Amino acid sequence: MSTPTERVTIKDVAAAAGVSKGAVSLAFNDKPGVSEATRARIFAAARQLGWAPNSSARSLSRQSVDTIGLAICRPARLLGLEPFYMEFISGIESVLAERNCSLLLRLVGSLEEETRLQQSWWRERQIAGSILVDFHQEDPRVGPLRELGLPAVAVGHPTLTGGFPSVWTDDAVAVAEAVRYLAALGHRRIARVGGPAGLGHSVIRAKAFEETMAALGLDGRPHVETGFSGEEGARATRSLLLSADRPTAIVYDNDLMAVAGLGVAAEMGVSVPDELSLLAWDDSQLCRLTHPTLSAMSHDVHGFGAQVTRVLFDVIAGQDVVSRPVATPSLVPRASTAPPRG
Amino acid sequence: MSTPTERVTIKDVAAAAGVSKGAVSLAFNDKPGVSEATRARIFAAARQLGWAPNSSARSLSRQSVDTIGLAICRPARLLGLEPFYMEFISGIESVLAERNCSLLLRLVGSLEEETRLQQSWWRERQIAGSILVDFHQEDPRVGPLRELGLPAVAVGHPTLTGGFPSVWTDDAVAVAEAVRYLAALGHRRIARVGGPAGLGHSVIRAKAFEETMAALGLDGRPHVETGFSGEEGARATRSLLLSADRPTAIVYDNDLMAVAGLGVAAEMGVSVPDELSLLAWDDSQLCRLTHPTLSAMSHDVHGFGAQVTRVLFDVIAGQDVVSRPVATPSLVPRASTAPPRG
DNA sequence: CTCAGTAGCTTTACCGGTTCATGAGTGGCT
DNA sequence: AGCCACTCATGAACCGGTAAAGCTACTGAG
Repeated sequence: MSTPTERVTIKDVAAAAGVSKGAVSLAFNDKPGVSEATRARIFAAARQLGWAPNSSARSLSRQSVDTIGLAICRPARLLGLEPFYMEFISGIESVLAERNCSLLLRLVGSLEEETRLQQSWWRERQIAGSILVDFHQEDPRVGPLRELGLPAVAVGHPTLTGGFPSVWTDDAVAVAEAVRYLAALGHRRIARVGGPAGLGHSVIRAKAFEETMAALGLDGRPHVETGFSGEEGARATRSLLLSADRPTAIVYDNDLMAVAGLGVAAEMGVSVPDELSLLAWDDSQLCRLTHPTLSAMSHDVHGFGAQVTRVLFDVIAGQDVVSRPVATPSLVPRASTAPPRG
Repeated sequence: MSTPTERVTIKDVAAAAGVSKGAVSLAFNDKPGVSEATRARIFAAARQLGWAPNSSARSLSRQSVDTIGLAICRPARLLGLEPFYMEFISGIESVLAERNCSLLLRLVGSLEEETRLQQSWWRERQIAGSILVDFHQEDPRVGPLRELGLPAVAVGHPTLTGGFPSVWTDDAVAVAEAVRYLAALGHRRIARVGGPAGLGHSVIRAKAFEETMAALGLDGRPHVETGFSGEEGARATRSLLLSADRPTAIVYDNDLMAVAGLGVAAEMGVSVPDELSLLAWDDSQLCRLTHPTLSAMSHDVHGFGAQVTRVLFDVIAGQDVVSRPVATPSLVPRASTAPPRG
């Protein structure tokens, strides 16, 4: 594709500095074997010629690459809206930047497509490893990618990630906290608007929700499973609010759907938090912009991304890595939750 | 970094298929010189061994790479919130996927850092070209990167992009449409909440706003320049609504700030659209989730990203590319705009 | 029957780095 | 003086592909 006009190589730098290319390589890699004086001459020549080592040649020779992969499988329209991913990516980047590595990003349409992509990436030695996200139950990526030997870290509960070292947030505990908080406020009819049924963490949260409700002796109101988009959140909310014996509190699986829920409540003249309490998952700025502001289960997504990336580097380095949770999301109460009226 | 356990190379495939590695290369690159039978044997062997050509070796030999770069210089927290970028990226990806290329993404803290990054990327031959975004007036990247000879496409009005081929939306026309629309509804006091003063398109929009207002003989109400975050949008809105002779309509520079503005109006008991009309720029799903829904200047961000990428490929291919606008954002009226009351 | 042309494959020379065995020069120690 | 150790530098081999030239056996025309 690219055909640069003038190509400076290590040979040119070596010639300019009056040394062999081996010496230039040693100098640029901070290895012993060149005197300070020579080293300085080499750097001067390189700077003058605007040379930097060709990364392909270096990778080939070193048998290593400094890129890691991330494939995200969600409809694009949705991705833009969910603050989660960009924040997560920025966390990844913060660690990559320290090590002068790069992120190869790809949006894919299905898990099968992702599997094929990861296979190519790995076989072609384009990446040193991958971060795998959005695990489903019986995730079809697990088998092929484990067999492939791809160094990877999974984002998700170990029960989902099929043997890949994983980093996760303890959603079950957080869900329980959310439900108990609402119950403590006096809510008896609590509903939940969850993510897609197949998605692993939705399942975990759904289970935790049911169990906590049961433990509290509360109405095991059927919770709606939907997508992650705001429109779906709106629809689910409308349906909940129209039901006989409607809930006095709703827990959402992301912040976007909660915002949508707030819109629906306003549209239907249901006052928040007087008649209805709303609680979001993932606490982005969005939650502070609405009126009323949204109570949320908050966690440090940036730090999450960073942590995952650090673990990936351990995996790549061949260390034996144990799966571990990061900090559990914690409740940030704002104006959208209150005791039910009456 | 990565040190795969078992490494299959073209040699192994050649041996397994009983041919030379040259033949394997020919087969895999769809070149003449191998019979159908041999080609089949080669593919069978490759599939069996799970081989794919090493991308470093290929790049080195071909003197080309199939990766393009994108560096984004905005605070991470903000990036997550603005649907624009993910949508833009998904547009880029749609074109890259067709050509089996990849996107190298990096979030940077300053334009200087971006300049250095692009220089490394290009000198190290990591990328075939770059997409440059968020141009400032007198953008410091232009000089060094032009000198570098980096193949790049700029996103922004040609007056800003200093000689780089560019793709842009005609914001001036769109701003004029927005203002004239509000004026036609009967608004006389129209305010604007813009992005950061240094950012090129903010400047263009600000100028167009003033000119259109003047042309309509309307109050050239000072418009607020701020950041892009919702909090800043909220602050700006509060300040506007508290001013004596407060505006009856506000135009925002993105959708997030408009959402924040809506929250502030609710908080202050100002009814939208009765007492105040709000108009957003960039029309994501967010605008349809609020109550009332937000009128917006809408454009096809996904298509924008795709178009930019196509142009970049032309640039990389050495074609003479002319800067060209994509479709002008157009007004989508929703519930947040109406004639001013009384 | 000879010879040009060609399909099909092999050989070989790169691409631009890294690495390692080798060697030249210097100084210290016995 | 002889030997060793050490520093600084070189040259060649190698990484895993691609590309162009070279070789061989077969085909068909004259």
